Amino acid sequence: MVKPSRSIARGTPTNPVVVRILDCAQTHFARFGYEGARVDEIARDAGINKATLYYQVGDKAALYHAVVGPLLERMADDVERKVNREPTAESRLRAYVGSLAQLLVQQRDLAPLLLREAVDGGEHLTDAMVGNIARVNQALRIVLNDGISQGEFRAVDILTLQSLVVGGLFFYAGAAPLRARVATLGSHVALRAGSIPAHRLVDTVMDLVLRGIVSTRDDPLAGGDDDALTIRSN
Amino acid sequence: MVKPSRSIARGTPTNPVVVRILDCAQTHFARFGYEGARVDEIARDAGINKATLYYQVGDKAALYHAVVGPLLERMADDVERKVNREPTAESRLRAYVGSLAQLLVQQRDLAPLLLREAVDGGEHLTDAMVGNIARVNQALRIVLNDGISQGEFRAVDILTLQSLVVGGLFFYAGAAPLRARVATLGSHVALRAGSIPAHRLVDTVMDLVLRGIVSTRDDPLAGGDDDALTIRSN
DNA sequence: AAAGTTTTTAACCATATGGTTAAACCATCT
DNA sequence: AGATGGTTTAACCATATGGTTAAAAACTTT
Repeated sequence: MVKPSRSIARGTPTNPVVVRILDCAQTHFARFGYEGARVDEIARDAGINKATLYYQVGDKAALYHAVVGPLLERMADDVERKVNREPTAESRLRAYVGSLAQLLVQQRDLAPLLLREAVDGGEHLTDAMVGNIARVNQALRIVLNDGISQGEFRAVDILTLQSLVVGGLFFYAGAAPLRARVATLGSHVALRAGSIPAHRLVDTVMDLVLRGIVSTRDDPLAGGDDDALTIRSN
Repeated sequence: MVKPSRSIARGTPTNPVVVRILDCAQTHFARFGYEGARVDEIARDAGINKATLYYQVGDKAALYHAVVGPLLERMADDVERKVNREPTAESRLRAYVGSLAQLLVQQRDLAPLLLREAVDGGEHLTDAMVGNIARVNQALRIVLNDGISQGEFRAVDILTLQSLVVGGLFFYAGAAPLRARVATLGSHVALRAGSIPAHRLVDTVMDLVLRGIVSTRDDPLAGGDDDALTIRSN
């Protein structure tokens, strides 16, 4: 028997054909979304026959999973690892923002892919993938809660702050296409379109957020009591 | 002659059939995106025949335009009006955040619709619609720039701050579906899913942002020199 | 080289989907 | 009532799209 291939579902695929397929698929899913991406075009871009794609990877859902799954796993691993090795709430927060920003810059497809899923409610994700998103989410929540209960941060609304940080980062990285479009309108006001300088982004975000949340003497005493995050269905 | 109908393209449609169509279309476009929305389903939900939809509104693109166009126009008008009647940079910023937040809460479809377009690069929008987005964008930029050049705000990176505020608000409102999905994972950590309390959101965001940007004595002198927003293609 | 196995491909299929048409329907006017 | 013209609808159409198949090609093993 030759390589048992049938790659997918296990760690990083080595089969060059599969690698090429996943590469192209990632681009297409990020640019056009799950519904908008065309299997035929992905195959064409990868320079192979569509049947080969189905043989090597599987159907559209499997293809999407093979693309997004590893991205999310890496994201969750990266964030957790980098956050957990930091001692203080502030350094942990910086690690969080830094690791996310770095990922978003390295993997320019991540922001569009995840912004789409955010709006779609993770419609095309498995529970395991949603779980990885939850890990990233949880990491930030823990950092903030710890920072608050230790008095290092003020008692701010966690969900709002989470949205600001995460939404801000992802929007910064993911809304580049719209900014580019706006720029074409030829308004005299120019917008920086692409090219994300990672560390500068991190510095600015951290600068803003820290000033926003770091405790000062005249702030109300922080307590870990704001943990009562309720679920209100619909 | 009877009602000349052929509604669309002019101000608010009165024809009840058209109103129902646009209502359902808005829901579908927000939930499934332009590609994901099905014209047949929109017609079915509106309780009419698909041909009626085409007769009254036009094709899928026209339908989308009829839904999104007025939303964007109202958004731009609202924001500009409320911002412009305020005197100080801080009150103008609050007016900006407040008007956006209020809109996002009143029109729950706005956040998903715009987040999708942000990632899609406004692919399905006319130049006029993109122009309205640009107005909203410009409003914030002017407020921040004015605040900076008048020394009321620190000289922070405008684009980053814009992304934080706008991305944060839209993500807060638009990522509810994903939060709902995460909540189904039954992790012991609960997430507030729906129900957006508008004024509380505004207060929290303003609280955070103001602390982040308001000038204090020991800040570097603010100057309007950071206006050099460059366009870097790609 | 022959047999066996994996991989690739052209052609094909079923269905979904955006869009159209011709006829029926309905209100208004004469 | 009949003519007129806007409105709705069932049926239809063309095409795109995800997915399959059977055979050819390529590679391994003996």
